[in-house]
Amino acid sequence: MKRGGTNGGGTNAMADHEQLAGDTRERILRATESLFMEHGYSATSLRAITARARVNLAAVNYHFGSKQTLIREVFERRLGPLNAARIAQLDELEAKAGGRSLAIEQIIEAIVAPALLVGKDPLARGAVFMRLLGRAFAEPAETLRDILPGQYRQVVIRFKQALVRALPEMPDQELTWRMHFMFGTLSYAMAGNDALKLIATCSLEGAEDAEAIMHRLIPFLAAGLQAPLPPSRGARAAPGRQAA
Amino acid sequence: MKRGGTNGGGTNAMADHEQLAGDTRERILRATESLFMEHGYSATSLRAITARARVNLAAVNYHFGSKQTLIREVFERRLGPLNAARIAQLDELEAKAGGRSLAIEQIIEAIVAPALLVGKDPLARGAVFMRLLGRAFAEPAETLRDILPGQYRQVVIRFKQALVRALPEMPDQELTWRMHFMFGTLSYAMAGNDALKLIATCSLEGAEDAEAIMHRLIPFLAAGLQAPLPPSRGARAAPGRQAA
DNA sequence: CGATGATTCAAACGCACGTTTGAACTCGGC
DNA sequence: GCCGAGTTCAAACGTGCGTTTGAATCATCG
Repeated sequence: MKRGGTNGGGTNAMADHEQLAGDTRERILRATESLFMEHGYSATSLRAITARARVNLAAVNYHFGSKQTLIREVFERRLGPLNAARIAQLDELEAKAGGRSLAIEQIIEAIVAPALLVGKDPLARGAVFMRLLGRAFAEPAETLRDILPGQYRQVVIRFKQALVRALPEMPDQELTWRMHFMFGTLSYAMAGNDALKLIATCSLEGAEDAEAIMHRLIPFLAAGLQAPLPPSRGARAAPGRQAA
Repeated sequence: MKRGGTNGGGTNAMADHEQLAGDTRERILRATESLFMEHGYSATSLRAITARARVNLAAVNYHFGSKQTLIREVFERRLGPLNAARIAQLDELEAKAGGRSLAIEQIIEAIVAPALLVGKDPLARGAVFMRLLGRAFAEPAETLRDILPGQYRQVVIRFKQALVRALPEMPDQELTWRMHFMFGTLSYAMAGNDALKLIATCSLEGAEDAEAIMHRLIPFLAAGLQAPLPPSRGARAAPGRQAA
């Protein structure tokens, strides 16, 4: 009996008759990705998921234990490899560069390109996940608040290091803000047409081509990160810390 | 009897005994804003709203007809004036400039500053709404898809005009994409600490000071909009203008 | 005061939700 | 040929949802 089982995520010790079991699990995960993308987290029911996956309603609780655990696995199985690839690409770039600092464009590409790879994999339905991920940051649901920070902590730290080295003149606070802005743009761009249609007055050609979007995104972000500093706002009249 | 009434939104013809009635309506609207911000659209129930507003459960359906109409009013009453103010500020800038084209920074400020004004009004609880609005673009709920495009169409058209004039060299497609990126950054920045905390490794000081954020945002966005063009992607081996 | 219309209220409606249950299948190994 | 673990299934559980209802309350005015 499996019944429940907040089994931690790994479950590598699967018997060789995993074909059917794995099939059900996988179908549930894919249906969940699709439906989360279409309707968001809170608005997607287990009944909708199991209907799309053509699986019994109880299968979710049997294989994942709860809806919450299912959600966690949906994000972790994609986000883990994606963020690992980002860090790997940055490591490789820095190794090649020796001691020299990287170009801003290279650093940004190390964030964007791995997402692009995942998004292009038709087998993994990565494009669906990328659009879902863009939405996830705006979801205030508690479940996601547990998952995302843990998945992103290392990536943020690592890229901040690289950017500090590439932009030695930039005050730390300013750089942190600009990284925040950058992730916002990325998140929005990944959410794709859906958010886009909300304000678009005319359809954008090439909206499907993730690679084209990346090559439009990189110069935009690189210029933003390197923008001239704003007039210092700390010096109002007294050296107050930052208060309004 | 009022009972139901998709009364269109205006309802200016309110008798002088509006004190209590208006109080209930207003309390519901404010509670809805707060709860949407905290938990998102789908996860906020009428029971939670009426509990926070300290109002009877049936009051929502009495005053607004349905949850859907309530949501629509929450957005329209704030978004209408906000976007009108944005267009007005842009009109004024262009009138002052005579025939000369505006600076990118001025155009961006005409988008951001009115949001700031709304956000600073403590009476209107504008800050709550601004954060909610940042989230709204990522909500795939059908209700919002009906509301937001209508509210933003004019603003997008108007600012595109101004940006085309300020950046005559920029291809139309490229400019449209960059506007898309810009709205993404804005949306994310407005959502504020909530989205920020998801990836932040350390707390950002000054996160509460919307004006400080604006003055960090404008140079970032202005530089992004004016970034060098990416290598043209139609021609692969052609003499791309800006290659890595 | 008593009539009138607007508003509030407690209670209930039917429905969809996440989860649980226990029986029915599947299938390799004894 | 059946045992038992793994998996699927139909049905039900209790809960909370948006909405409706009809009576109670309130303010206004003839």
